[in-house]
Amino acid sequence: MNQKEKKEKIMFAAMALFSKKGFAGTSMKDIAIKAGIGKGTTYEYFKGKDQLFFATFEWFIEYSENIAKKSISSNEAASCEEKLRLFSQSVLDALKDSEEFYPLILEFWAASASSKYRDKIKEIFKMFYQKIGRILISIINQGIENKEFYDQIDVDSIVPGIAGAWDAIGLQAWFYYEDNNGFDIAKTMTGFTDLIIRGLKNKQKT
Amino acid sequence: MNQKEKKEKIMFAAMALFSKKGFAGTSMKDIAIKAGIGKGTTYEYFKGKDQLFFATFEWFIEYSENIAKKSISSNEAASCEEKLRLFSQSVLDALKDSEEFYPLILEFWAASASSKYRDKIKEIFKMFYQKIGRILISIINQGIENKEFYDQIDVDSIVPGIAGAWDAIGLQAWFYYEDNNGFDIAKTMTGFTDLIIRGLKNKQKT
Amino acid sequence: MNQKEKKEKIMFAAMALFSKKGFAGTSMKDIAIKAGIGKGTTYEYFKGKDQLFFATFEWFIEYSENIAKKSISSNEAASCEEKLRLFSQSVLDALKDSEEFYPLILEFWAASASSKYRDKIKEIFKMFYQKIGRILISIINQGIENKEFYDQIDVDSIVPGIAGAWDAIGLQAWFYYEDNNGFDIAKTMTGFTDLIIRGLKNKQKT
Amino acid sequence: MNQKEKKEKIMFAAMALFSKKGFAGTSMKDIAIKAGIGKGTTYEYFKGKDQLFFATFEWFIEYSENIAKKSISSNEAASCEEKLRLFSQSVLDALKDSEEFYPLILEFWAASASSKYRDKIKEIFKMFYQKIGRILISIINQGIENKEFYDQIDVDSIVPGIAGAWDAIGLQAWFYYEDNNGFDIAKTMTGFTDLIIRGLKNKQKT
DNA sequence: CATGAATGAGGCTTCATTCAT
DNA sequence: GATGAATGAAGCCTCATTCAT
Repeated sequence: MNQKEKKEKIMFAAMALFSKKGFAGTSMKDIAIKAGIGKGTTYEYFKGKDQLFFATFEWFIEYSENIAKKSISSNEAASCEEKLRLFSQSVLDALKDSEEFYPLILEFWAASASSKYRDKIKEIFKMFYQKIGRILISIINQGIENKEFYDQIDVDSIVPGIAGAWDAIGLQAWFYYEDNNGFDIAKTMTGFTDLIIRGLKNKQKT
Repeated sequence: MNQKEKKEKIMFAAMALFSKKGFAGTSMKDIAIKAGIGKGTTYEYFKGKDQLFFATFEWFIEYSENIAKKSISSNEAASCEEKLRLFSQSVLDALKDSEEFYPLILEFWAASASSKYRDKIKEIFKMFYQKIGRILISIINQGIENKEFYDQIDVDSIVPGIAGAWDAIGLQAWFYYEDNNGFDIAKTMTGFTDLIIRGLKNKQKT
Repeated sequence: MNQKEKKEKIMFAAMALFSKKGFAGTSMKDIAIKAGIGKGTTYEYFKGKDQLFFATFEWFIEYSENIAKKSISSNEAASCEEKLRLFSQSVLDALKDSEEFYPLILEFWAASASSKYRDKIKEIFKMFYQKIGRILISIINQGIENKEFYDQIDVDSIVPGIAGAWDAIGLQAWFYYEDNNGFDIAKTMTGFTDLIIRGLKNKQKT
Repeated sequence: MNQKEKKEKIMFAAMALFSKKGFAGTSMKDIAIKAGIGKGTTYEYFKGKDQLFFATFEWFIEYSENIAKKSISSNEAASCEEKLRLFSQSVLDALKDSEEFYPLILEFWAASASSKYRDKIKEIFKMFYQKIGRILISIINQGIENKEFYDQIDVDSIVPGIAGAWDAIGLQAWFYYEDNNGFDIAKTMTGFTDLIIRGLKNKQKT
């Protein structure tokens, strides 16, 4: 196993534990055991627990951005409506893929308020939401230009709500995570996206 | 100061600190100092740190429910559209009122995954979102009945997104807290609500 | 309830708890609750926990001495052998009477080594064993004088063993307390006393 | 120093302190200082204070059993009387060897009533006294068989008294520990053993 | 490089005692 | 006298981090 692989191994061990037991509830010993290495070795790869946590955060942000990027680049949709639906679908897929890691996001959010790295984390989250926002804005603007969408929409003001709703649907799904069929995340995502699109589209008589 | 007042004093001290430094980052000593009492006194009112945290959570949920209830009961709006706007406005007011305590919510969310009380917290959050959801559902259904709103809307599926978006707008505002003018929460709430209402309403030519 | 009665009520509550949970394991609050009084009231009657404990010790010593005295004074036995048997029987009766309080003696013994009052306690125990010893010595000497007992016995050297054995039989019975029929304390006391008397008596062919 | 030696070092430090200041009066910090290690290190070897105490108890029982065993195995005495004398002598030697640790036994006795491990401790004490008892029984029975001892002795009933008296002589010696010449433990042990043997032996005219 | 034994700062909690009512 | 709310000293224990091997 090379350096980079070992570093990732530690990071994934940390992520699994932070997700399950929270940052404060996870000990460096737990992480070392889960990663199958010695307790001291972790410190060869990460300066300390805080930094390790921050590294998992950075990894997560990069991962999330990649999903967004991939979703857009592979998005050969004919209409902007379709583009939005496909984007929403990617978010849904990502959420479902990593449902058990969802608590990690909650840890990151909480860390944005109180961790040693709070300022950095807040900054990165801001940038992340801006990126997502810019993608949405560009799709909606394109929709306005080609008359799919209503031209009096205040585009800048609506995107935080849309992107945020996706997060929040994930959160509520998490609350139901151990209830089978307690929460139909797919239906909720789709229903919400339908509503948004209906709000965006130019009206025709119905 | 009577028993109840003192208990609340401790709780508010705890809330301020949990919000600023997180649950793990706050010591019982800090709380006692902030509350202006002796270290041991806290334990006369709360069994321990965990229970104190859970008490702040319960307080917060009750407080939030009261805001929602008050918003509805004083809501003499003519139309359902208006009702939704007023509800959204109440959420906005509440968010702005307690912006500095917003991180507490992040702590609660994180605690839903890893705290000692995780199951109870998840359960309470579920119930809370259900209550908010039911209010929204009743408004929207009423709107459908009186032909304000489109009757093909899948009401159940959209409410988690709407309520969630409000939370998430608060979250993003939090990321910008400390940046003056970095995020116009009022404009964002309004813009998003406009979009939702446009999505809900029966169409007329525009 | 007058002063003295209240003081005793507190003391008996303390004794019951010290016996069951040990000195260190008993809190002043426990004692107050058991005695049915307020926590502060205890301090009106006893200076502190240590002193309260010492008071129970003094009470116990006085109680034990009274048993010994009564046993002797009512002891109208014809022979010294009989006197010893009756004394042993009194010890047995006392042990059985207060079997559940036996752990208190263990606490007193332990306190003779490490309590704040260790020197006083040791001193009082010494005096107590000396009193018991003197009673035994006087019986045995009388037996020697009247030729019941062997005249080459080193009386001073044997009494600590005899009195101690009685204690130790109580201790072993305590280890079996809760096992029904695990230890027949009466039979053991009697058997041992028989042996001692056989050791003391002038020999006749058997 | 290897693992086992270090563990023992901690245990002996604990024993010295438990003996001097009692279990409750000894802090983990005291123990660490006495053992010449860091406060946290103790917990690498023992799970907590209770377990450390229990470990000292187990050590003490094993140590005592070894003394008893050794005493028996090296006991090439011609007669059973001699065997008893040698056994009693071993007990005496052990008592004198560890006179300053005697209070530890008092702590163990007290712990048999109120410690976290009370049931285990009682059980182990029972077994210990049974072992000692069986040794005494076998010697006495042998003495009866070879006509040294009187055949109407109720062997089972007398051994708790004999073994217990030895303990109790140690206890009384402890009360005098610090008085020079206050208590001649050797003379007392010998005198008591003489009495017992006189009680056991088949009588001849004296 | 890897390890895990050692460390001690720091946290939570208990509880004997005080004192205002 | 009687009370029990308030206190803070003191204890047990955890765990991030270091460092000798």
